[in-house]
Amino acid sequence: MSIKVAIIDDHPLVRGGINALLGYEADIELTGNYSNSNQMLADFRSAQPDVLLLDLQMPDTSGFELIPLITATYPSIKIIVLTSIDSALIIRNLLHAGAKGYLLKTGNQEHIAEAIREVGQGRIFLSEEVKNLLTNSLLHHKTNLGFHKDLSDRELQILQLLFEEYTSPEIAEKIHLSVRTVENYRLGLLQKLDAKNITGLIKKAIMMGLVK
Amino acid sequence: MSIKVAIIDDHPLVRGGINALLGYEADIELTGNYSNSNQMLADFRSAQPDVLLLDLQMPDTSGFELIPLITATYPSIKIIVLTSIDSALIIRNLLHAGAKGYLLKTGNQEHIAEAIREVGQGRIFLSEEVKNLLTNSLLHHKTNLGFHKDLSDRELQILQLLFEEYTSPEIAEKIHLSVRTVENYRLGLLQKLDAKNITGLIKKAIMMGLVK
DNA sequence: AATAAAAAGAGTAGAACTACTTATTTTAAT
DNA sequence: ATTAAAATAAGTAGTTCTACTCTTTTTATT
Repeated sequence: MSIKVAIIDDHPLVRGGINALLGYEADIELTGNYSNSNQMLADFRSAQPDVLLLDLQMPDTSGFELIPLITATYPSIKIIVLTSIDSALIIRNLLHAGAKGYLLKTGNQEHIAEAIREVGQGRIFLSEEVKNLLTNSLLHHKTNLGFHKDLSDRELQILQLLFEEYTSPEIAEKIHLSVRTVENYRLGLLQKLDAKNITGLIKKAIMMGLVK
Repeated sequence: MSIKVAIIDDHPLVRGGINALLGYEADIELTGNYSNSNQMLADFRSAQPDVLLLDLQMPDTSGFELIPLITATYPSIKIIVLTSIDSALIIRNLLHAGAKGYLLKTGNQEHIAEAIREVGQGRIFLSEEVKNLLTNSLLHHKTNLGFHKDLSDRELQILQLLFEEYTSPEIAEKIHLSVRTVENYRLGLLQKLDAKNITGLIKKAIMMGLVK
């Protein structure tokens, strides 16, 4: 009985590459190939894959939102995150959110099949690079509270507008709040995402796929 | 006589996807497969490809710097940019810098072979999506000076430090300049990259691969 | 019904950023 | 040798952001 694998990534080339890589594996069957989350969710009930290879950065939805959504509906599915984001913080958050594996697109791809088999059997799989990243981060930041709190809808909305280069007064006018309130949200975002200033906020928001 | 093609991209999956796609094309020969610019430059003299498929965002070098570098040494090589950046401004700058083709990773990949043949014969190839992007941007921004001036070393240095979340006073202290001078550079960067504020500056710097 | 979290708002104060203009010195290019 | 560009510095003025503390109202959750 072969393992059913689906992939979601907005780059056709990456999907093609995966296809080519897994074509030789007799015990792995590629049952789904999606470029966006709607497509995938519509097809999921019938396809029922065992393992999902998930890209984090996609135009419509971010993998961050997708993981809780998918695991809530299909608790038995195993998600392997396949992305180029190499932040220890983000990796930890994703594993916490329910991901069973993490592979870097920039790394060696020979272990994809191995990763699929491992998580298919209920284990966690991290590539060597990822393991190193995590251990290094543990060594360097002793007190690492880590896991970022979820952002509320309002916070996400304001983050998005900040990302679109609006100033606090502009945002206040746009969404009918007082400037002080917007500033408060802004400061809260700096704290929650552990950023020093707006620059750090934007960088993290991009990395975490919180903005479009 | 077949067209010799090389590809540089830091994602093995993308390289694999290209390989798979071009395997069926009898008149196209993949002669090089590089994950970073040093590797490529070392191999170029002997490999002598006709066409280079170039990813813009790579960890060590950015495609922006690479294009002038390559065309200066190998003027006959045709560069096709293959990336997910869909900014009209950036596309225009790259064509101006000497790129002969532009394809979006998020777009339909059926035309890669066609693009290679077209630029191989000295023509310019833009995918449909890219053409639409460019015409739309022409329609919307009437006075679009566009082409970004190159940044000086000092400007790049300060941009990098801004990206690393230093404030102007901190930068001034770090590189022994007056705060006012750093502020002047900062304002100049906003103008040159046509950004409204630091947020826009960071976004463009990332997109254009000006920071690490 | 009680507790917690989210949403909205505000005071004070200072730091940092943006805008526009001008000027000097050094370095590179025709 | 002349011109142009880059690097450096600064004035004035106004706007925006950051920091810390606090309050009220609404919405969920147990």
